[in-house]
Amino acid sequence: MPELPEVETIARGLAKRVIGDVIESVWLGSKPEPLKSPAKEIAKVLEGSRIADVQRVGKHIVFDLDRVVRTPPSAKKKSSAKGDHPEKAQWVVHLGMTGRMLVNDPTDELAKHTHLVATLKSGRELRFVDPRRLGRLSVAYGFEPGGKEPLDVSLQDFIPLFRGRKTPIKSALLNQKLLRGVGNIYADESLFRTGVRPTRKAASLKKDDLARLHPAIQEVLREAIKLGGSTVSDYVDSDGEEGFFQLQHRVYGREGELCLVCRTPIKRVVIAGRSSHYCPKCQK
DNA sequence: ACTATGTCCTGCGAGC
DNA sequence: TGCTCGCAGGACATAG
Repeated sequence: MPELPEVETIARGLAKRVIGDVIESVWLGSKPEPLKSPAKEIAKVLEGSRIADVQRVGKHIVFDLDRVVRTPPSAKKKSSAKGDHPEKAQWVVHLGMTGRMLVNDPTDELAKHTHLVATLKSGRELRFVDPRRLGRLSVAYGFEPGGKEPLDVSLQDFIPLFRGRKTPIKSALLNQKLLRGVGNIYADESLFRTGVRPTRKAASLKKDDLARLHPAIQEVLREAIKLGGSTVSDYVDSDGEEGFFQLQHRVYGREGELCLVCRTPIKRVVIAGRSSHYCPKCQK
């Protein structure tokens, strides 16, 4: 579901409401799929931790946690024991297609497919809900997923990402090891604004194509963030609010409808198993 | 090292 | 009304 603008919107909303709060207890559901780290470790690291920051990294939500690791009294006299010491840890959340991270009042009804509830000192709850269970929860100590941040990458660093790649440019844009955060909607929208067909081999794009693609991606992502992301079927932010960028989509989800520039019907093809939309006249 | 394909899940709407 | 089918914002494992 969520791509960079949606995750950014969620992370900003969460930051406003939970920074400084302390996770008092964690409830984990019985379904193991959403857990990338062992359940015991997630519960252990989260419980008692203070949320120092919430940030988006690619499509991940990263909670920076400050926690005090307590050494059991029995171990204190041993020479190897360090005693109580602060530790930096991160709670990393990937929402997959249908994941939601919500701030709730404890009296709010528990949604179906709730896999985690973190009770906060303030009395509120952080809830992770994910019907398809393609999302993932983990803890890390220095999270670094690789790939370049699309909003930060310079043109100089952007151009070589596609050198020698025979895969369609659409697939390359979805490859999180190259750029982290671009997904199906924003790949299609960026390529439309660039005038490049999604089926073109990545390596076939000339320097001037890439010099247009680079700002097009950033423009689309920035505009989408401004509008709170795209709600196609069920995306909502941490307050349960929908986004509005879907009203600005020029090709995504518009198969058979007329191109807003040239009135040619928008085409849909499947690339790497994903629906891809383009204008056959505007995109070469 | 790169690339194409299948798989993980549930829910929804279209079509019959 | 009820059924089946295809499709969905993502990422990985696997095989070539």
